[in-house]
Amino acid sequence: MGRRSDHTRPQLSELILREGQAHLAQVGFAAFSAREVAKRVGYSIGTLYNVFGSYDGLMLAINGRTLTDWHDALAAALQAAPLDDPQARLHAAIRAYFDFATANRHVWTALYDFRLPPDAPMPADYAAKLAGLTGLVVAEVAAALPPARRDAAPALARSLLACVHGHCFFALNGTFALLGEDDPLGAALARVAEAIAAAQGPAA
Amino acid sequence: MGRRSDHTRPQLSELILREGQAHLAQVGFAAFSAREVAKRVGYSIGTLYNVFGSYDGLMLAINGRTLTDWHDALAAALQAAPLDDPQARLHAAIRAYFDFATANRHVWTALYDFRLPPDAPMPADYAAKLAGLTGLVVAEVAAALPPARRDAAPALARSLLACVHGHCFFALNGTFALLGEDDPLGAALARVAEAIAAAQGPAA
DNA sequence: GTATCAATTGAACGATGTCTAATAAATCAA
DNA sequence: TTGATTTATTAGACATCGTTCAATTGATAC
Repeated sequence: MGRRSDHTRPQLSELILREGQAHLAQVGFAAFSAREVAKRVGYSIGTLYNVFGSYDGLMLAINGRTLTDWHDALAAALQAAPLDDPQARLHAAIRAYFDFATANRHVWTALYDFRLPPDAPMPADYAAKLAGLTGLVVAEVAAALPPARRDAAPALARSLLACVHGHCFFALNGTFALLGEDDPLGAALARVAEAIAAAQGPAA
Repeated sequence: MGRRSDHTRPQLSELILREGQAHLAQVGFAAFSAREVAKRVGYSIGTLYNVFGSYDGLMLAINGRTLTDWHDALAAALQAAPLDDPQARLHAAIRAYFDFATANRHVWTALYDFRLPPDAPMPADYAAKLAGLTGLVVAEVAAALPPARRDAAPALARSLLACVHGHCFFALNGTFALLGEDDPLGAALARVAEAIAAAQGPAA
């Protein structure tokens, strides 16, 4: 065949990305296959390689799209949160974090299941998306700190991100269920509240 | 061939487990292959299936062994910690947590990269090992709490475990490096210290 | 209308997990 | 000791995977 006019290159890329993410959402990372994505979009496997270069390239692009979706979900939740209550905004962000991961378990999990080969450098645009996502949290953490301690926000935000990630990860992979924990989100919120409270008062 | 007397069944199981874990440590979960393990032990792939039933069975057994190794490392670190300083013991445990993960990145990462099919139940002995590992931490958290709050230890321990896991995970997968964090262990210790401190005083 | 070019294809390759019939070795019977 | 039975082990077949590439097809330019 060779349908050069069915889709432009950007259209084709978008189509593959959409179907790829949908396939990932359905079967999960372990069962994900580039060939299956090719079937879904009705192009041959070779065309997938023309557009994304490799399996890793495709997975990276799908994960990049997931990062964008996640960022948008967080931003939307923050837009709906009260401007004058930093604590409430932070909690809203964490709730949105959990909500996105829960509602999109497979694509969210794939963000961490997939790793490119040890030598391969992370594409700049992917790193930028990750930084952007982090930036949202840094801003909210900074707003929750007294002005004199705002410079500690980036480090604290990174740490709280890791803490929340751990809770979310254990919630989704069944560790918490196994250990009898039935309110992972509540636990994460409690830890974050303690850390923010600790950063209000003491050290110079 | 058919070397029925080269190894007894337990010996063969131990041999496969040892070489399997070594292979996993060398190539990582993504490149791990049961066939390669068969080559390493000098038996055919079929024999591997006789002993462990499936790829999943083999991975589960290897991860079980890793859990045991990890538990032993934590227990050893706790044995070397001062008996009368709960805070120091907790910090020693967290340090041991990081040390094990760092020194055994591939096998530690495989604990979370591998997941059995959604319907398959977790084997009881695997769940027991996980619970045992958690139990170590629960005991130390309990010791760090005032007697009146000891009943909160299990829930707090689960949460702190998740928090530490998140920091360790981000440290090993490069997220922290990307975000400019150069002391993941320090951050984890700080969060745990804050949580323990918060549990000393306030609520009834 | 023909030649050039680029996109698309599908067959081929090696490797993987999984299964099964054939084979070898060990055990037991006579 | 010999023969029959059981059991461990093997090698091959199968479907699928990521990857590559020569051939083909459609569009474009002359």
